[in-house]
Amino acid sequence: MPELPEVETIVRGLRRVVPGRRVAVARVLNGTVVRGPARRFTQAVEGARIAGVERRAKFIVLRLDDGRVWLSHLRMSGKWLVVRPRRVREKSRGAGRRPGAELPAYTRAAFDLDDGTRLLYVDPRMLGEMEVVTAEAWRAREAALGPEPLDPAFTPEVLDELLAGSRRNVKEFLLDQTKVAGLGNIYVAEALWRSRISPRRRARNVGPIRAERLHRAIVDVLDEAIGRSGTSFGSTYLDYVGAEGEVGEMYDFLAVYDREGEPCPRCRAPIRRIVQGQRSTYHCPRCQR
DNA sequence: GGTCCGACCTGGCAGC
DNA sequence: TGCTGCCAGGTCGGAC
Repeated sequence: MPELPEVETIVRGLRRVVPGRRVAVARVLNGTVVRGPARRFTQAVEGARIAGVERRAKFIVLRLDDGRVWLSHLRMSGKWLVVRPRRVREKSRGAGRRPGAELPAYTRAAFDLDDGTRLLYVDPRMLGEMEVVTAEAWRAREAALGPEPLDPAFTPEVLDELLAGSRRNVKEFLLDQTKVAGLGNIYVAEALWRSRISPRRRARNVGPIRAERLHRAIVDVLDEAIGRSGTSFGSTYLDYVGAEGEVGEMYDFLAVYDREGEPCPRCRAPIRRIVQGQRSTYHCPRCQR
């Protein structure tokens, strides 16, 4: 679910409440959402003070003041929710004695901060993962990721060079986090549509002119999606919401993703869904070449 | 080293 | 109405 804009929206929400706060109590309700033993994880975060919150690719990076790094990856259905102190007290009162009864469905971990704020990690599919690592370990992991698409160092020339080295199709290439970090199925489809590039085109055949268009499209669609707080599908609790429960508004502005059969907003040909790398790809067969 | 594919886990939904 | 099978926004590890 969450791609760069959704993770960025959650990080901005967390940044409003988390920096400077200490984790008073950590509870892991389902061990599969932490890497390694749950007990080891709760011991690692309890008592730790959070110095800052950042995003790298689709990782939420909580910097602890002793230099360690608390990483969270949401995968398909993970989300972080902030519950303000007053709401925590109300929920706890109403919950009676049953532990965890005050928590929303599919809450996999809960963290009480020293000011009474509660952070909830909610993940119906339980594919998300979090862990605490050393600064060196995080640097090594981070080094394997591709450039950040919204970083000034990510230029059309850089993208062109990366594309030229790959025989894969451009759609699957852009999903590879070691090539360009943070893109997922939705925004790759949109960026390829905006730049009129077929998802089937081989990466090395994109060339510098199309690469420049693609670069512009990637930056524009990500900027726009962040401005609209990401994409929510308006379906269920599987859906993405921001840290304060806000719904992303980008869905109404998607041109091709999840629009099979609808007319292309540019040429009116029906949008087609194909499968690439076991994933759905939406594109306009007429104006994407 | 690059690429491809299955597995991970669960809920939603279409089709029967 | 209830069951079955497919699909889902991501990533990793193993095989080639």
